[in-house]
Amino acid sequence: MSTTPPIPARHALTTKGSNREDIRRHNLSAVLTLLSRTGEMPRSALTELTGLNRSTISDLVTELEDLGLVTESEAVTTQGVGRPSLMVSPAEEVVAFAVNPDIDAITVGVVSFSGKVIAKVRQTTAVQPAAATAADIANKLIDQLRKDLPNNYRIAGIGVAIPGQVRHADGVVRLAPHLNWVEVPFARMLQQLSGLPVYIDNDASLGSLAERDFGAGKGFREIVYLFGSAGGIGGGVIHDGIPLRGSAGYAGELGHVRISDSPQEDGSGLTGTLESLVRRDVLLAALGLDNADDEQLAAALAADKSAKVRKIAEAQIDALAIAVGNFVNIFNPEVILLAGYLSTLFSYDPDRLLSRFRWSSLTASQDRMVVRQAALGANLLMVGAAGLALAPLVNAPASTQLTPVRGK
Amino acid sequence: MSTTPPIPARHALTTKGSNREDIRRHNLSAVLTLLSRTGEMPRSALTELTGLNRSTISDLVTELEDLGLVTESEAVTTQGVGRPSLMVSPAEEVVAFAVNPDIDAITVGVVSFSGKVIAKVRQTTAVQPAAATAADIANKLIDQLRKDLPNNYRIAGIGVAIPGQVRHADGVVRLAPHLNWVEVPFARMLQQLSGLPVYIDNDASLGSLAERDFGAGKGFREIVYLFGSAGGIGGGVIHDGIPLRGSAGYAGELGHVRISDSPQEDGSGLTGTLESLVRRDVLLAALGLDNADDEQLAAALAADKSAKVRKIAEAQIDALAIAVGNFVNIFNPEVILLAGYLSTLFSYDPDRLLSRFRWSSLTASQDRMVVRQAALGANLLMVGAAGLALAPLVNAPASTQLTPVRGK
DNA sequence: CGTTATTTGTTGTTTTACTCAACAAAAGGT
DNA sequence: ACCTTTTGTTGAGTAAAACAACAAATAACG
Repeated sequence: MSTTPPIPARHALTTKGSNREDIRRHNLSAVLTLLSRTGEMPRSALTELTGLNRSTISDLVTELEDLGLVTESEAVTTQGVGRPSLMVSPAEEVVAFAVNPDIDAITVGVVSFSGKVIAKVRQTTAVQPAAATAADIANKLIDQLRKDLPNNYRIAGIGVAIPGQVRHADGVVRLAPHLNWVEVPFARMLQQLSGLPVYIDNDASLGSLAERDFGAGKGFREIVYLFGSAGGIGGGVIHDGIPLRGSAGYAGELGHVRISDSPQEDGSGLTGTLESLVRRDVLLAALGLDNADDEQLAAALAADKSAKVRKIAEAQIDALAIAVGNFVNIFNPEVILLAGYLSTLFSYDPDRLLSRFRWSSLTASQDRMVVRQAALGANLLMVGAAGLALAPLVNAPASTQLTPVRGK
Repeated sequence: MSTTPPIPARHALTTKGSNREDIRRHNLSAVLTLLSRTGEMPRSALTELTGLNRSTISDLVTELEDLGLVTESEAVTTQGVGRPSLMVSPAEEVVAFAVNPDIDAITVGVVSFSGKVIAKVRQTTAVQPAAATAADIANKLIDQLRKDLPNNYRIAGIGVAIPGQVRHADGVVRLAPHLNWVEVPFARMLQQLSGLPVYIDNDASLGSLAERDFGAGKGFREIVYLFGSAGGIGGGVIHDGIPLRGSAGYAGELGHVRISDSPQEDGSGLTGTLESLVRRDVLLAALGLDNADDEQLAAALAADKSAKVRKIAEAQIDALAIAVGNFVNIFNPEVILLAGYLSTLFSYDPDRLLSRFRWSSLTASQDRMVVRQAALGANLLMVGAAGLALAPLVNAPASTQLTPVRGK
C-alpha cells in the first residue's frame, strides 16, 4: 500500500545470478570500504553499519587480518557501558602509486589505502613530454619511491590520472590535447616498464571520486564535480554513488557543453562552450599575471579593483552559472563541487553565481541542493589515481594479489 | 597485470552486508527479469544467462511457479541434440494498471508483466483536470477495466506517468505545468480511492524505461532518451542500465537545458533552452495545422515544399543537434533515442541532424554511438507506467503481495 | 531400427557462509 | 560486591547453491 516509488533496482539489468562466493566478496568489500573511508572503526560500528551479525563481522575481520589488509587492536577510548569493542584499522603497509602526467611536469606519489599521501615527487619537463618519455620518467620516479618504502609494504598497483579522454575498454588515451597524445597505450607502456598492474582514467573523473571518498562530497550519492585547470574544464558526475562513465568511458566532458551562441572556441574547437567562456588564462592576463597557482590568482583577484577585471570575472561567473543551472536540470544533484580555478572564481563572488544560477534551472531541482568548493587541494589527483589502483583490492579483497616492495 | 580499468564497483557505497536471503531475492529477480523482458525462454537459456547451476534454476523456477508468476510447459520446438528443455513463460494473469493524466484526456490501461497491453481506455476531459477529478476518473476507469478481467488475474498495482516533476521521497507531483498541478499528492489520492498500491514518476523517465526494456533501447545500458510532446520536451537518461533519478527524482529535465543566448522562453520560463527553440506548436502553425498527431504532422511536413516551413524545421533540427551534441559530451551514451515530435523532426532530415551534431561534440564520444527513433508508439507510457508498478514484483518476487481482481 | 552421443531434468549429498543462542569478558552504575 | 549493558567467542543450526550420479529425451549414425 505504498504510494512512494519502488526502490530503484540496482540489478535491473544484472541478470547474472549470485552465489555464496559473491556474498562473501561483497561483505569483505563492504567492511574494507568502510575502513578505507573512515580510517579506523570499532568492530561494533562495523556490525551496525553493515547490518551483519557480530559473529559474521568477527569472521570477516579475521579473514581481512589474515590477508594482511587490516589490523586489530584494543580500543584506547571506551564509549560507554559494556565490554569495549576492538578497533579495526586499515593496514598502513598497503599502498598504490599515483601518476599524473601534465603539460610541464610529471607527478608521482605513494598513497596508503586509507587515502593518506605518504610521499610525492614531481619532475618538471621542458616541453610536453612524449608518451614514451613520460612513461620512462614515471617509472624512474616510482622506482625511486619504491626504494624508500619499508620491506613489509605491499603494492596494489599504479593509478594514472590523464588530462584527457581515456578509453575504458583497453585503457588507451584516446586524446589528451594538452599533452598532445593521441591513441596512446600509456597504461600498457607503463605496465611493461614497471611490471605492476596499471589502471588509468580521466583526471576530473578521478578527482570526483577522491572528493566523494575523502573530500567535500563525502556522504553524498549524487554529485556534479567541475574542475578548472590551466588546460580547460573537466567534469565528473557521480550517480547513485558510482561514477558516470558512459559507453566508452568518455562521459563527464562538462566543459565542452555548449551554452551560448558565442563563436569563442574552446580547447577542442567547439564554440560557445563552458570552457570557451570561462578561461583561466584570460583572467590571468587581465590581472597582468604570467604564471600563478590558484592561491596566488585568488589573492590577486581579491586585491584588484579595476572595472575591467571585474567585468571579465563576472562574465565568467555568469557563464558558469548557466552551466551549473544546466547540470542541475540534468542531474538534480545533491551537491555541485567546484574545484581548481572554478573554486577561485566562485569565491570571488559566490552570491552572484548562486543568484544567477537560480534563474537558469527549474526551482524544484534546486530543493536542498548546495554548491560547494572542493576540499582536497594539491593531493586531489594523487588520492584519486591511487584510489583507482586500489579499487580492485577494495572490491575483491580475497582475490586481489599484491606485489611486495622488493623483487617482482 | 591488467592495463584496463577495474570493474566499476556497483556496491561502492553500498556498505550494507548481504546474506543468503539477498542472494535468493537477487536470483529470483534475475530469472523473472529475463522472463519479463523476453517473453519466454527455455530453462537451459536461463541457466546459461544467469550462470547458475541447472539444479538452482530448477529450484528457482519451481518457487516462481508456486508463486504463480511463471508457468512451465513442454517445449514445442526442439533446438538440437539432447533432451529438450522446458519452456518457462511469465504468467499472463499478473498485470498492472497504467494511468496517464494529460492536458485533454486521462488514459488508463492494463498491462501484463511481459509488457503486453491487454486493454486501454481513454477519457477526454473538457479542460485541464484538477487532481481530484483526475484521480476520480482514473479510479472509475480502473474499476471498469477490472470488471473485464478474468477472476484468476492478479494485480501488482497502479503506475502513474505524470507530465511533470515527481518528488521521489513521497510520490508527490511537485510541478506539472500543463496540468497546472503544484505539490499534488496524486499517488496518495489514487491509492485511497482504489485501495491498490500506487507508484508514480515522470512520463519521460518512464518512457525511457519502456524503450530500454521493450523498445529501441533494448540491450543498451547507456541511453539518452528525448521525448517531444505537445507540452514540451522531456528526457530520460539510463546509466549502467538504471535510470538517472537524482537526489529528489527530478533528474533528466533535458528540455530545459540552455543552449543559446536567445531570449525565447520555454514552458518553465527559462530562456534559450532546447524546449524554447524546438517547438511543435510553431511548426504546426507554420504548416497551417490546428491539431494533429505526430503521424499527420510528419505527413504534412513531408508534403510541404515552402521555404518558410523548411527554414523553421531546419532551425529546430539545428538546435536539437546542439543539444544532442551536449548530451553526447555529458553522457557518452551508446544510443540517443528520439521520441514523439523529435522523432518526426529527425526523420524530416536525418542527415542534417547527424552532420550538425558531429560538430558540436567531441569526436571520441561519438565512437560507435547511434541516433535512433524510438520504437514504442502509442503504448509507450502504458508500458512504462505499468512497469513502474511491476518493478517491486520483479525485484523481490517472493515478498511482493498481489491483489486479486475481485474483492480487496 | 537399434545404438551412441549429447543435452537436460531430477534427486540426494555436500559445502559454505550467515544467523542464532549461550556464555564469558570487560566496562559502568548503584 | 553486585547488577546491567555491551561486546567477543564458540558451537550448533540453516538456507541455498554447487556437485555428482542417474534418468529421460532428443539427434546422428551405421
